[in-house]
Amino acid sequence: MPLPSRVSDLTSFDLLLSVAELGSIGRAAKAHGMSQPSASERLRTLEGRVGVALLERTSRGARLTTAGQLVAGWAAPVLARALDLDAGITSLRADRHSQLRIAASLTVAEYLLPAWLIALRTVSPDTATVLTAGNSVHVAEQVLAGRADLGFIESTDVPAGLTSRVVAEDELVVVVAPGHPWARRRRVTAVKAAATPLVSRESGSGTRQAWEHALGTAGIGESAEPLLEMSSTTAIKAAAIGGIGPAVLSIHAVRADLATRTLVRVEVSDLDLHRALRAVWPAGRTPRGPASDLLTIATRSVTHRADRR
Amino acid sequence: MPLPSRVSDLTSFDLLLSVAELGSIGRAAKAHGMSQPSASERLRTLEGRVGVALLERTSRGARLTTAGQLVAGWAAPVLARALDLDAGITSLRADRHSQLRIAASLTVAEYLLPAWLIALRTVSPDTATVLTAGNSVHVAEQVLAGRADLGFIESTDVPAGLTSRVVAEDELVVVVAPGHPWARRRRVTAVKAAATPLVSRESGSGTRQAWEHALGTAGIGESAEPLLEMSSTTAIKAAAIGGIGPAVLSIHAVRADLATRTLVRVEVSDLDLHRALRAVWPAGRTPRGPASDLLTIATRSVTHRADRR
DNA sequence: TGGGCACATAGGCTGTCCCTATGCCTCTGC
DNA sequence: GCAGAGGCATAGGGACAGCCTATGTGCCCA
Repeated sequence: MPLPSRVSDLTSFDLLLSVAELGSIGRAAKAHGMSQPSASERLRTLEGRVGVALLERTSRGARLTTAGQLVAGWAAPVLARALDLDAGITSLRADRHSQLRIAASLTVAEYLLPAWLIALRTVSPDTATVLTAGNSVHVAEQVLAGRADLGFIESTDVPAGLTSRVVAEDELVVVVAPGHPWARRRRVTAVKAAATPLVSRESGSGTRQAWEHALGTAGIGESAEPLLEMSSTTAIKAAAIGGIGPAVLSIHAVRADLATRTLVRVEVSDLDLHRALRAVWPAGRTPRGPASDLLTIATRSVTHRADRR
Repeated sequence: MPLPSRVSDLTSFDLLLSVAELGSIGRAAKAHGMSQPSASERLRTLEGRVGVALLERTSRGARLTTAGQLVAGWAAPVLARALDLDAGITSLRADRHSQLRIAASLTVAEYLLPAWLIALRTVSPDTATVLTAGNSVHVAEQVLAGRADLGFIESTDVPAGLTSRVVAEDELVVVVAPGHPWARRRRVTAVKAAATPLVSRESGSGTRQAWEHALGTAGIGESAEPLLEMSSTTAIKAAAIGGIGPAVLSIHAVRADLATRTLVRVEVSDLDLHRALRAVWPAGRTPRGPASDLLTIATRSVTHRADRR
């Protein structure tokens, strides 16, 4: 399912938002470092692609039409996610000496870090960060060896020599398409869930291990072979949405789909699928500078969630 | 704040996700209707922009590296929002005869319709839709005149001649930046909120009217002049995040910001800021065909939310 | 050891995008 | 009433990115 080409170039939409904010095409052009005619033409071709007028041009500037407001409203989340993506990419680049080295588990790196990094950038804009992702053991190694200033892990037991603080919570959830039989009751027993073939990550992944560990803790030694093993979260979601079968994923991965009811959550009785996500650093070496800032930002999220529940 | 060019072209990221799903560059290329060398080069330049290897190339296909999984994970939400945007744009095009004509208030059109339209497309892929956005009076007119098959409004009183059903709920919320004094208490009185200059939409907008109406109902006749009037939701959020002052917006507009604590919600005592969002159609003319499908999809969301609270 | 599969490289072309220069319109101030 | 400034549109030309076909290279397997 390739992306429609109409929306594949974000620059024009970004320009549209700038026009909305600044009130004129010329000022928007300047804000984007391009000439006014270029911006004018881009917006014109954008209108051509959309098929309706987005701007009301006057001799004193330009305003959005109603359609323009809608398009701008739809484009804003795309650009916001794109900023997250950019923040993540920036942190992956290892080509410059960084002031802040982060090691994180995949769940934290994928779902929480981009927003933290953007927040960090507003606090200390000049901090360059480098992110290394791996499982909890790998993260602990990096931090203990001094190759990372701050680590984020998702295991319940903190490795020796590290001090930790809970910054967020993860939870595995079972989800099905709205038309699936389980979607009606919204609850299954742990035994039944274990006996049902699920769509899941490949064996050895953190998610898969956590699922099997939770079943083991509940006294269920054996579980059914997966219905389908896929290596990307997106592919698993697509399979579940397509009705292939129930899937098990991190709640962070399906939050948006639950909100729009693209997927439905199914509670699993008698099964504890929660995991604390912790920041870790060498014992006795309290984080300072940017690492301290990031820790503060990350900690904000947990106090927030605690308040709201 | 222009978008970094690194992330402005979504095609390459879409291609990366296809590689993750299909397991080879060649198959991903075919899925996107391009030649294998083109895809190969695109991915290579993408890796260059990111700065690290994203793919592990073997003679039997290609797999994502750890960094590749991260980038794919960050890119997926961008593409999902882009699909929403595309669905919205498609519904704005009036160039083909449509089977389903929708009239909707700005709030519904901006925050709820894209997801509904995507869901509708999976139910009946051949349904073409045309969307007209306007205020509640305008929507009612369209539906009554037979120029729209289904309408969505946000007023409490249903215009004569129309049957309605509640499909979702809107709520105005006051938000501030995390550093703002109000962020600590998370609660202000209605009198104090009314007396404080806020960042808001321009006079005459639905949001502004609803805010003033709620104050009036609470017996507060007069409110302070706005601190700043802006014409786009995004601009208002940017102002609030920047610490200019408290802003009042639809909860749908700030949901993501509340989740990441970019903004903090402040409850306003003794003020009812809820509004039901209703679907409307001509009395006695029960929606059929695609209109009925859309109504079903829209109604799903309200039962869902009711369950979760 | 050859064939098939998958990715990489080479060369050439097309199209897009951007820039500078200029024109037209409107509003404003004298 | 007129001149100037601000804002958008148009014209023309040049640079670069992206795509395609054809071909090369490495690996696996029969």
